[in-house]
Amino acid sequence: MGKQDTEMLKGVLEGVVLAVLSARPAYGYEITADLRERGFSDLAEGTIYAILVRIEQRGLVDVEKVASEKGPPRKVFTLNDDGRAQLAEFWTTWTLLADRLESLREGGE
Amino acid sequence: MGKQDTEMLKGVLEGVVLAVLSARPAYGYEITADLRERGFSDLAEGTIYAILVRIEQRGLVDVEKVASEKGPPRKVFTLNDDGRAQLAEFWTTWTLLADRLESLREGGE
DNA sequence: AGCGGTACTCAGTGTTACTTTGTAGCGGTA
DNA sequence: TACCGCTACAAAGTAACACTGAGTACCGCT
Repeated sequence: MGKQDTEMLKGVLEGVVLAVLSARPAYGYEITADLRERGFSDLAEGTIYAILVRIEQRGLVDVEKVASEKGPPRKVFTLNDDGRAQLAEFWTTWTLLADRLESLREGGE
Repeated sequence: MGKQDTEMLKGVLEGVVLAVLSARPAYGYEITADLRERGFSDLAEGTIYAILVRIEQRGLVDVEKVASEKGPPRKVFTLNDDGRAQLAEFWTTWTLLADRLESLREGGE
């Protein structure tokens, strides 16, 4: 995929991660695998971890360390109230943009 | 508007400009005003000019200088074949992303 | 012991949109 | 004439973000 794809993800990926976490708590490696299955195939692992650090620092998630049978302990992230508010705002912004683009495509004069 | 909006425009704005030019040839100032009416209200003028420079250097548009009654001569941009191809690719990428987001929103497991 | 898979971390890079500032011509007004 | 506002373009510097690549570490299996 070209870099056009990559650039289009900016400002979107964070919302995507929040959306995944709204369904259930999860840890970084799991989220990466999940999103790759959902079509974000070229997603870099480091990218997800960077986002998780960011949303943790902004207090949008609660964090818990859970031992794993295979590999180092997992950092399990759970969406909190602030995170849910942020997610709602994300969907609002996204919808607005999508609507504007759609009307542009239809040659709306 | 917050910066969330701004970040989401990355990778999209260029396609938006191409879409405007696909309807008719236009110059920078005109495009800015047009997009502001279409809901991209906080769009900075300098941003559009930067994009126009970029797509001109990539050979996606033909350029013509036209005298204006008010102000300096206008640089009128016309979408060429390469530009139309790029626009088509943009819509493909956008649709793919929009579909993935939509399925995420619906809690697609 | 070595290998592959799991799981996280971090420094550095490139692209992009925004901000700010500057240049310049034109019409209108006092 | 002098000034102002609008049109029109240009360029330098900044911030945010996703990617790259490398590294650390733990486990089970052969």
